[in-house]
Amino acid sequence: MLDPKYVRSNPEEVAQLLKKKGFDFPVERFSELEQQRKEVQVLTENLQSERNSRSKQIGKAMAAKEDVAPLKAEVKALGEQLDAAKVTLAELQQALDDLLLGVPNLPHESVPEGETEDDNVEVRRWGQPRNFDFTPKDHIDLGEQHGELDFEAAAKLTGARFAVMKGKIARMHRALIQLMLDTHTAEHGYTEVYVPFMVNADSLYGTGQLPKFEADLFKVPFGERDYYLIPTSEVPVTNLVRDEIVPAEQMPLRFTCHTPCFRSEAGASGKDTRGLIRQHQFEKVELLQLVEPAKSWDALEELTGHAEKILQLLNLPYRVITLCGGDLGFGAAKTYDIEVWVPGQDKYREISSCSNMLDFQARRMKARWRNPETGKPELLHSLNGSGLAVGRTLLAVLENYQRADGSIEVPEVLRPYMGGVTEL
RNA sequence: GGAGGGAUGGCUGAGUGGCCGAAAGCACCGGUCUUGAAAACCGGCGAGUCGAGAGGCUCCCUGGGUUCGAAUCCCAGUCCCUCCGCCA
Repeated sequence: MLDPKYVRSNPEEVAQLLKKKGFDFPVERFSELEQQRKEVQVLTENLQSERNSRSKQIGKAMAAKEDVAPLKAEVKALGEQLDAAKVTLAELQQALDDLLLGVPNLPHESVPEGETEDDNVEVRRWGQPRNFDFTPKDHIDLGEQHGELDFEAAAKLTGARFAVMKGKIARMHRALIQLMLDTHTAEHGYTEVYVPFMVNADSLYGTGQLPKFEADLFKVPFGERDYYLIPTSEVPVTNLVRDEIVPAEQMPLRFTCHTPCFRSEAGASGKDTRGLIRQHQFEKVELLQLVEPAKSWDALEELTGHAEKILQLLNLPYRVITLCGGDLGFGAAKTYDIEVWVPGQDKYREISSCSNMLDFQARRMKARWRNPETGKPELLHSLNGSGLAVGRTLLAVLENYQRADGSIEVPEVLRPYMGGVTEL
């Protein structure tokens, strides 16, 4: 959520900045609600104050054994007025909250203008796409040839957009997870966490999936309420600091977390219907940082580098791009996507998305740290990035390391995790 | 699933209708003392919100209710703990 104070005093500026994201901020409606809210709030608080002081008078009068019946009647009438004012105030407050909860984060000034992914800006490339002296297969064909990647079986068990893996491919999938977690904990200073794969609605409000993007989630009825399958471990892990005040000496918090992720992929029916690219369920190792505000931009560069490191270890060619305003996610102020080379498609495909959310999520979830300079709790900044999406990493390894006969070399760095196996 | 206990500031914990946004301790900050530190002593110290300020308002798990007035009484719910049962 944006800072209501800031929005209140600079509604035009907010609208201007949000245009970059393709979001139309309703200045008129906001200002109108805000003005009403203020009026009613002043009225309500005055009534409240009046009632409080008169009630105290009653207490004193009773102690002095005076007749308090007329006073009581008077205050009772006051209370009825107050109740009415409270109801109106609550409605206005609710309307403002609803509006503000649906407003995306402001894009950073360094975010390029643009509406679609075509307007994203490449920042750097690493590695050279390999020259094949044969036509490279995609991972679907490779998986079928090996008999270890089975989408039809998954369709039988569940439905479209799920996968069954077996044997060495399943093991490589697991090996990738181990490599990622080990690298981030041992080399990059992250603490590994294990979290629930289902969360409550509060957590999803905190990170920004709710109230706007419920259609993208899998909902699980449970008793009187609903739980949701997590669309990314960003949700449970970031919410670890919801309603907390982190001591300065514990900052920055760095977490890495492996979980399955569940996405309904609403509205993606025509896209990437085959293969591991777009699934309802996939594994991801996430990188998460909670930092003091002054350091979040440095942290974004650093975190992106940590994700890149995995691709370097696997010797997979990639590029890093800056998302343009129109392609930027709801809560992000700036996002770097990392795209890995996919020979079967002859192009770079997203494998990681690293974002600085600034205080956008922190404000929603009241996540603060105690600033030693002021001694006061202040909102912290949250960042997250995939380090990496495991299914897509697997697919990239299979396709980039394939040989003419369809066998696949195991990248050197994975061999210790696969009992020394050198090829599939 | 059954029985009981609990939720109060950064932490521990007192508080059963008005003098309670809330005792006390710890932690923290400032000071006295000291060559320095510790100890001792003195003082300060919850959060949010409105306001230029004075100050006002809200917040004692959540939501309802009773009352002139609720941390305190009533109802519903959530979470935590203990015991029994069951269980990977």
